[in-house]
Amino acid sequence: MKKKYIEIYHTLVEDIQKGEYLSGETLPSEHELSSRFHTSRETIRKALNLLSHNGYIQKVRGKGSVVLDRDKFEFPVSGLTSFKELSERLGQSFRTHVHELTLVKEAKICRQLNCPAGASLWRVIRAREIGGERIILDKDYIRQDLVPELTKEIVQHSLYNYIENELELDISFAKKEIVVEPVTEEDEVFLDLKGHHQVVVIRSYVYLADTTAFQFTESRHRPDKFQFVDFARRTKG
Amino acid sequence: MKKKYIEIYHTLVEDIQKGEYLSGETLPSEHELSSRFHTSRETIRKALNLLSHNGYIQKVRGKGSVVLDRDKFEFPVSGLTSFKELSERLGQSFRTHVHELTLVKEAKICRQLNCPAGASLWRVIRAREIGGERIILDKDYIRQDLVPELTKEIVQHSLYNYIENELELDISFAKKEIVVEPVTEEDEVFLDLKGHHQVVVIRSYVYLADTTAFQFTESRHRPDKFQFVDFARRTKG
DNA sequence: GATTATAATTTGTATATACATGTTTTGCAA
DNA sequence: TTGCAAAACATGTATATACAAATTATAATC
Repeated sequence: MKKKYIEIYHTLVEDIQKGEYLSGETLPSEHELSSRFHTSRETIRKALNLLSHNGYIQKVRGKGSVVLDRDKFEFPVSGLTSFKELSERLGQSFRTHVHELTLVKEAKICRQLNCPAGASLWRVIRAREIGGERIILDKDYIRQDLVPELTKEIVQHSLYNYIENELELDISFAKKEIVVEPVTEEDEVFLDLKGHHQVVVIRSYVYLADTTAFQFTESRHRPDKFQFVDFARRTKG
Repeated sequence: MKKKYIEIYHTLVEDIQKGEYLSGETLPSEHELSSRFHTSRETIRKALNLLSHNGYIQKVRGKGSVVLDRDKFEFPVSGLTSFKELSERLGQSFRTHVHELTLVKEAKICRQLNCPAGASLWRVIRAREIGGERIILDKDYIRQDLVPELTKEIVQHSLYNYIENELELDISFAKKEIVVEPVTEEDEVFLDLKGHHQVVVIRSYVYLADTTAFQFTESRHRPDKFQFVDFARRTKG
C-alpha cells in the first residue's frame, strides 16, 4: 500500500520549503485539500497532524492551518539524525576516524539492552572531524545477534544507512539523555579539546519497531561546538 | 465537550503508572478497549496514539500495544515542564529568588516575538535554589500586552500556573535550543558556580495556540546539575 | 457608518464500515 | 510429533457521516 497521508505530508512539506506557503499564512482548508488530493478529509487530517507534530504548522480551530516559521531551528540534532545527515546539512567538510571496531562482552550494557549477559556486542569508536577539528567522539555498542557483520567501510561511511537500508532493520524510537561531564583520557586522545575540561555527553538507547533494544550510543561533544535544537509541543490534559 | 480520547489517555497512563500493565506486556486490544470504554475503535486509537507519542507504548502491527519501560527517563526537563513541576518531581527542597521584575523595551527581542518594536516586555530574573545551592538562573521576557499584571508573588510561586489557569492563555508549543556558554558576570552574582566557568543555556521561544509568540526564556544551568532527558520517535517516510 | 445578528467557513470529536497487513493460534495431514 | 496451511486476531489505512465549536464573512438594523 502507498500510504496516501504520508505522500500528502511530504508534498506539503516540500511546498512549504519551496516557499509556496509562507509563515503566517494558512494552508488551503481541509475540505479543499481533500478535493485537490482526491481523498477524504480524514486522510488529509492525518497528513496535517504529521505537519503539526513536526512543527511545520499550527492548527487553529475555525481559522485554518497556520504555517510556522522554521527558520529559527534549522539545526536538528533532534530526532535521531545521524552524524552524516548532520554534517551534510552544515555544508562543512567532515571526516570520520574509526579508532575501534571490535566484538566485546559487557554484561552491564547487555542488561540495559535486554539481551543475554554473555551476548557479543560490537563496540565502535569513532572521532568526528568537522572543519578540520575532531570535535565529536561517538562510542556505539550494537547487538551482534541483530547486526552479524560490520566492516570499517560501513562504520566509516554510514552505520545507520547500512542498518536501515541493507539490513532493513526498522529503527523506531530512542531514549536519550544530555549531560555535561569532565573529559576522560579517551577524550584527550581522540579529540581536539582546545583546553576544554568538560564535554557534552548524549547517551541514547535505540529501539526497533518491535521494541527490541538494539543499540547504546554515547556521543561526546566539545562544548563550544555543541547545539541541540528542538520543537516541543505541550501535551494537553 | 468532554474529549473522550483524552480521558481514556489519562486513565491508561494512570493504569500504567500504577503498574497495572508492566513493561513488555501488551495493553488489551483496541477492540477490547473500545467495548470496555463503551466507545468506538477510532476513539481508542486516538488515545493510544497519544500514549505512543509520549513514550508509554509502542504499537506493533498484528501484535498489540507493548508497554515501554519509562524508568530510565523519569526526569523530563523535556516538553515544557516548568521549574516548579521539576523540583517537585525531584522531591528536593527548592527556593526561588526573584532578582528583577521590571518593564523593559528591547527591540531585538520584540522583533523575534513578532510584536511592535516599542512594546513593553516584562523582564523577570529568578535564581533557582535546589538543595541549598543556586544552580539555575532563569531570565524571562514576556509580552505585557498579553500579561498586563505581574507581581513578585506570582513569579515566585508559579508563573506558568498564573498564565495558564488565571489568565487562561493557551500555551501550545516552543522552539528551544541548548548550548554551552561561558559564564557571565550575572551568573557569577546570582549562582553558586563552585568554580565552573561554563553554563548550559536553554533558550526557548514559547507560543500560544493561536501562534502568537508570547515569551522568550533563557534558562542558565550549572553544568554538573544539568540533565535533559528525551523520548524521540523517528519520523518515517 | 457602526453595531449586531445571522450565515458560511473551518477545524475538532465521535462513530461506522471495509479491507489490508502482520502475528498468533488452531487444526489438519504427513 | 512435526510441519504447514488455514483461521482467528491485532493493528494500519481509507472512506463516509453527523454534529460541535471557533472564526470569518455577510446581511440587516439602527
